[in-house]
Amino acid sequence: MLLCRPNFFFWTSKQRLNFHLFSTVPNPRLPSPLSSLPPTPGITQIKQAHARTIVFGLANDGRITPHLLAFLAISSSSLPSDYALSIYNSIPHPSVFATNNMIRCFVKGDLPRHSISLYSHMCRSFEVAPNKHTLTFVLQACSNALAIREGAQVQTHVIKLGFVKDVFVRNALIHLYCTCCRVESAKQVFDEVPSSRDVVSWNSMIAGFVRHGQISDAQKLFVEMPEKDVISWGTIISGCVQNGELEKALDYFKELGEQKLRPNEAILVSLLAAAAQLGTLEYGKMIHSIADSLRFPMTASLGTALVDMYAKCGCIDESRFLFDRMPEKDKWSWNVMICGLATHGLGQEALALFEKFLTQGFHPINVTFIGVLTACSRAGLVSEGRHFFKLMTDTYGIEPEMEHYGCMVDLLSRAGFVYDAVEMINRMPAPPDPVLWASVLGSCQVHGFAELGEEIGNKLIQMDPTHNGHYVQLARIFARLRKWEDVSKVRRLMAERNSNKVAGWSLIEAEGRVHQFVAGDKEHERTTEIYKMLEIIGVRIAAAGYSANVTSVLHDIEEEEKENAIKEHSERLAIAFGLLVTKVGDCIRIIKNLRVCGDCHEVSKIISQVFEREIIVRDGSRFHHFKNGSCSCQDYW
DNA sequence: GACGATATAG
Repeated sequence: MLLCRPNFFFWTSKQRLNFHLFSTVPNPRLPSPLSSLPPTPGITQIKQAHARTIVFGLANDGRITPHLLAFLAISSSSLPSDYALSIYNSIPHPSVFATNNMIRCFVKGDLPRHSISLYSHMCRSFEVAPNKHTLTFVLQACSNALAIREGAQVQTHVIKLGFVKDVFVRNALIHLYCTCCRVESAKQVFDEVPSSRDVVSWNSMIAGFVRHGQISDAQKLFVEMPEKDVISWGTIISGCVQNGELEKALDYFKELGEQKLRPNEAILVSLLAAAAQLGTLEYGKMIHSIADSLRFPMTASLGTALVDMYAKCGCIDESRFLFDRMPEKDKWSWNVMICGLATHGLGQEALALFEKFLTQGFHPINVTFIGVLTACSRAGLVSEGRHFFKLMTDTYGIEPEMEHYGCMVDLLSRAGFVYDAVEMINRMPAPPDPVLWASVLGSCQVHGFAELGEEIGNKLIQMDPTHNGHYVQLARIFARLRKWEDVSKVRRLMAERNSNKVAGWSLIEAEGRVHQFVAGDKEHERTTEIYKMLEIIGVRIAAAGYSANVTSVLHDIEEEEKENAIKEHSERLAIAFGLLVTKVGDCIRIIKNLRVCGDCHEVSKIISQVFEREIIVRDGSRFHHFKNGSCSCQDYW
């Protein structure tokens, strides 16, 4: 039987692919243990083939087992390295081919240090000499392990063994230096032997520049490169997105379309991330329709990017609709959906989904608990929040990060457990972010813990003297205590230190464009109409019983704000513009960088009723859905 | 006998 398998051992996986294409029925006269494997088999298929080699008595055949390792290295499944190692160890005198593939298996199994050890063992034993493949794989391991010293040592081997002109090896070196923050060294490798450069060298170098924020160098190289492939386009587009050059990313995408090139999934995912970041729904929808029209399969990655985009653009229903219909979901799909529901204030739904996530056998990660704790915080579920925090650390062994503490401190202090929140901050292993204290300070102001607030306010001003908000909060607390001298002292300090507010902006999409407003903005082409609309709003909401939320207690400190800031806050301008471009029953979507102020929140509620519009606002930390005079956050934010 | 480069989620 064995004699009927001419040349089997020398088939490459590519040749085998052709074999499968041309003969739809496998030849029963060739019962090879590996012949039925597809080009990139899954782990189960490989194990079955392995079982067949054992059945055929070929388990120790030095010509078959290295191929098993090669299949494991390119397998479509994730890899248990100990299984590969047991096969490797069964080979009495491993060839360089076998060892190379074992090195690859360790890389794939996320054990790059093992790859490096095996390589150094190979060098020391002198049984077989490393070849160009060995060097490529071990350099890849060094990149994954961020092992720059070992990598540099391998570079000396590259010289010694005479592979300096091998383009694969050179590219592996470029990649290594780029991942280890040595862009200059990478550029040196890139420049040294221009004849040993191909499109991958250029792509790697561009990616290196992108990763280090040198986006203009990346763009320069992109323009210079002799030929571009779809990965070059993907690299530059995602690079622009990562560096906040979202318009530029869109320009490149247009150019790609003009050249009649088909984008790949990575490009669409990057662009969806850009839309999500900006909150530009129309733009996100456009990418979605491109994905549909090009018949991209709904993979977990693409689906997750869409779910995230819709959630971040305020369409939580659409986001959930897509999530429920995704044919394949991974842990990230669930995490994104849980966090999306939580930021939209749908705490109970988020927690229900978390339960489902667990019953599906997924293992929660740090991000999952950020969603879960945010959900508890938004829904005011204090005991549940405490329970999940404990579950995270005790059951799942996840070390709480600043964000987890942030959620807990927020949860406790909002609910009035201000001293518990302080205790939690004091128990933290790392120095707390000022944001945590600021959140407690806010609650002190709301819940009337004046002395504690005074203490925290002073502490915050010391920690972060340029932050305007701390002074304002502290002044409010003094005002509550009627310590007017202290109020003016704080205000003087604020002026002296020239502490500045982060410039607030609001944006709204309309007529195929993004319109951005800052407070008191007069730049927009429809400024006159907008300010007229503000007046109309003033009259109509007053008729509905609104009076400005500037209480007598605060009167002393917020005179200017009362006049300018409140009335002409960027979101008021955006809403006024939104009213101009929409009709009754429509939805106005606004994205803000800062949190909504109390007065704007109140006004938005009334506008939603008086003008019969739904207003969806994404602020610095959450979503507000204003409808029929009330908000989804139930005034709890 | 085989190698390399791009993406997202708080």
